[in-house]
Amino acid sequence: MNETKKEILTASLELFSKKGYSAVSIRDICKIVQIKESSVYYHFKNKQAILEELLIQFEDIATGMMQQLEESLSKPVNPEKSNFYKGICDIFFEEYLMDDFCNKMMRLLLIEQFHNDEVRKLYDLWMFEKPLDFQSKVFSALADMGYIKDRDSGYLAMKYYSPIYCFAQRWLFSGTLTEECKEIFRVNAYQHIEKFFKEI
Amino acid sequence: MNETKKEILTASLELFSKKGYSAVSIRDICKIVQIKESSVYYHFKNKQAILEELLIQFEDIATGMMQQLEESLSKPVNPEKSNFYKGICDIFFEEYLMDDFCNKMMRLLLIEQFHNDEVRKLYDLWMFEKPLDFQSKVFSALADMGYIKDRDSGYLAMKYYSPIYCFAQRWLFSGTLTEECKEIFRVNAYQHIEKFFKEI
DNA sequence: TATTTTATCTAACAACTGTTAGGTTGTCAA
DNA sequence: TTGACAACCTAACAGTTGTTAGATAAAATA
Repeated sequence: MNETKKEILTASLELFSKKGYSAVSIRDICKIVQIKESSVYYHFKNKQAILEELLIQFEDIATGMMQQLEESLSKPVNPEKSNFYKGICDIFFEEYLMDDFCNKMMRLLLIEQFHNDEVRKLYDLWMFEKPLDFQSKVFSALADMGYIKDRDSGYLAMKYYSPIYCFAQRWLFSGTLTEECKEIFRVNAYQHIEKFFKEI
Repeated sequence: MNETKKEILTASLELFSKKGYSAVSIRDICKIVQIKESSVYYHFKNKQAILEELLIQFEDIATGMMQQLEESLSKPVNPEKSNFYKGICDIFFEEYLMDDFCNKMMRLLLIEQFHNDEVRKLYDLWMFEKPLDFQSKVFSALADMGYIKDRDSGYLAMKYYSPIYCFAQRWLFSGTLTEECKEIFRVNAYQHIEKFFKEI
């Protein structure tokens, strides 16, 4: 992809995720990329097309992350209960919730879901459905291995995931994603996970 | 308060909570209220002042709801574990999360928090801090009464509240708040609460 | 009755919006 | 050398934006 096109996408995401799609003008984007407004229309059909390209990119990355998770689930390195899970957490946290691009995209989806039905579906899919589905599989696998007794994996997934979602909302999706915010999230999330795995 | 002023606020909230503050024009609001643009400026200093009045109204109502909760905590009607809690849930669910005004306001706060620091603080206060603080008090009270053993009320509050927050996000804050959405939320939330109180 | 106040209006402003037509370069294959 | 194409530009368009000045009419007050 063209270098300028990449820069337009990066600048757009930066602004969209902070101000929301409609509050950002083509000229705002151009000020960052240092090109004239008309040049944007060489790379994109219109403003909406920038957003759509970002959505496609996000879906690609998110799909890849999910595949990565599925793979690491099928071949567990350390079969100890919580360590088995450590690797999975790291992928989901570091390469998804705290990844710069994904994080901004999720913030963008969160803002735009209210007046864009396609975006709402994407947000629900990648923030609730997919993670919960995957967690269910994890707990089913753990039950099969005999590590846990409770076999209601859907309920377990909900109990496990919802605090993480809340922590993400509080520390990762509001404001700028600083190292400090990330650390607060990690501390809270891993504390929760440790307690959770002791209890089940 | 003036009837027209009320209508402006109602129409503004309706639009703001769906499209976001910046995507709504004064003329959009006027189309609903059926007045001319200039008339808005008789009631409000500027567009921002409409948002600020909404924020103040929300804080008043939310504060009132919290007081109501505190009161119902200090005089429990039915001392049975989960029934004791039933009344508190009803207030929080029906008069806060699912109340028409509050629900729209929370959606508005959720959208606007990313580029407005005052709004971010409000959202965090009324969606995380206050509810979690209150839940902590509830579990402390239950522990004092001898109904539960676990005395880490902060941790309990998090475990209790985070699924409810997730359900609210999924079913109450996205799209229009229909009776169907409310019912899905209620089913999920009460199911969670019942299981939760059996476990502790 | 005369005067002030309240609530609305018409009409316009300057700035900003997404978008387009058409011109200007530099690069590369024929 | 010529022509094609990519990547940018200038300049403008028609519409929308928040906001204001000043007029109008009804109601309240003196």
